Amino acid sequence: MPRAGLDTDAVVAAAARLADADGFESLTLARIAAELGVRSPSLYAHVDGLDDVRRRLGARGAAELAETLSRAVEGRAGFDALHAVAHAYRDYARSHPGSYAASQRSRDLQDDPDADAANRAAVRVALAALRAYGLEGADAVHAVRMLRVALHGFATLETEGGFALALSPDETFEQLIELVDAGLRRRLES
Amino acid sequence: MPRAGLDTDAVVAAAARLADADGFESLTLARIAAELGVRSPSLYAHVDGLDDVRRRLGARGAAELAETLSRAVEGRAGFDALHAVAHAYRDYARSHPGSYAASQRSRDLQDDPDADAANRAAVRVALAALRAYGLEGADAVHAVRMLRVALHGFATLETEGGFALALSPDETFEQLIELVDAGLRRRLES
DNA sequence: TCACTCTTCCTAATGTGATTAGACAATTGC
DNA sequence: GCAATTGTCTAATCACATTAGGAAGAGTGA
Repeated sequence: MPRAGLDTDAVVAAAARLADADGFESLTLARIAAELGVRSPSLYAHVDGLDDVRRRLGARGAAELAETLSRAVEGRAGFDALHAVAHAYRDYARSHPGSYAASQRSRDLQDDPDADAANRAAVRVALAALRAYGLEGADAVHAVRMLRVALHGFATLETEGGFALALSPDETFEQLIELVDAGLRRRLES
Repeated sequence: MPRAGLDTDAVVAAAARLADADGFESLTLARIAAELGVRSPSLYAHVDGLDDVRRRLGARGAAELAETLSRAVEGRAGFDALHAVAHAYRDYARSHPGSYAASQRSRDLQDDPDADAANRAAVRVALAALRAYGLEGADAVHAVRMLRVALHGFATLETEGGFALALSPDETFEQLIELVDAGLRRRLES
């Protein structure tokens, strides 16, 4: 019985590979175990069942996303920062669809301190990216929410095949960024 | 063996009740059968398995949503129409979360003619609602996409518990509608 | 090196749910 | 009333999650 040398991270990393390749919904302990060359019950030495894997995958995805956004916004401000954050968000969701889907399952993640920290970091980055729009207090939070709504809406529709093919999603995305920019700028100018 | 008097619609209606009450993901044939007072295999006389139920539920949800949007926009134009469509969309997603989730599973629905027709109807309604913004050709379609992105993003985040509680989602939603309005109006005025 | 302990992995078993096959009763059409 | 059809059932299989309990690898201290 040679040991496989697994640990929790290896299990979650395998889960991420499978979820990103085949979709979050097709993630099963049986498939993770097969990917790692062990039997399903062996995974219970490292994780606490499928729900735990999903939670850890979501927290990992949220942390990766926050880190990606943080790097994207470094040294930028105003429309430039908004544009960079938006593209970083979309790129993460496209390149890691399973991890992204897991990171957005708020109900599963609501008591996870790692996911919490990552989400707070992401909000901080978004606030920073929007700083030049001069929003204060509650309005700044509403603005972050609206940005998140736009990016999450676009990412899920794109990832899950919601756009009919005829028209370029790239162009829609650029227009979406400009729409958010114009919408946030409105008050600044009025 | 008294007959239960089921048909396809009764099965899908039961599925809608369960999905709207307990979430799309918790929908199982076993639970639908229990709800209807029969054993799971009996459902196969009316539907073609769980995937078929999900598809039918999605098509039904898409049709209900399109109908709701259509009624909301009747007799309205400009911001008034946008506002009405947005609220109708949000209300449908909140009051029928399971049906709404099913209606947005594009992969499952892509070959379903009923869902197709409903989605085309919804696009037609959205184009009508935005007519006053004076968008032509591809830009009109991009605008419909952006509106859908905003509404779908908001609906999923709200429905799945994505908003931290501190700040009113209602206010975020009103600001979102105004942001879309301002973003679409921009070109009109420039 | 050896014994002890902890950990990791295994097999076996249980439970839930989807699905298929085949029996049989209720209904329908004549 | 009778035959055909239809709706429902039981029994069985399969996939997956999960638990229980056993055995072997790996580290530790003598």
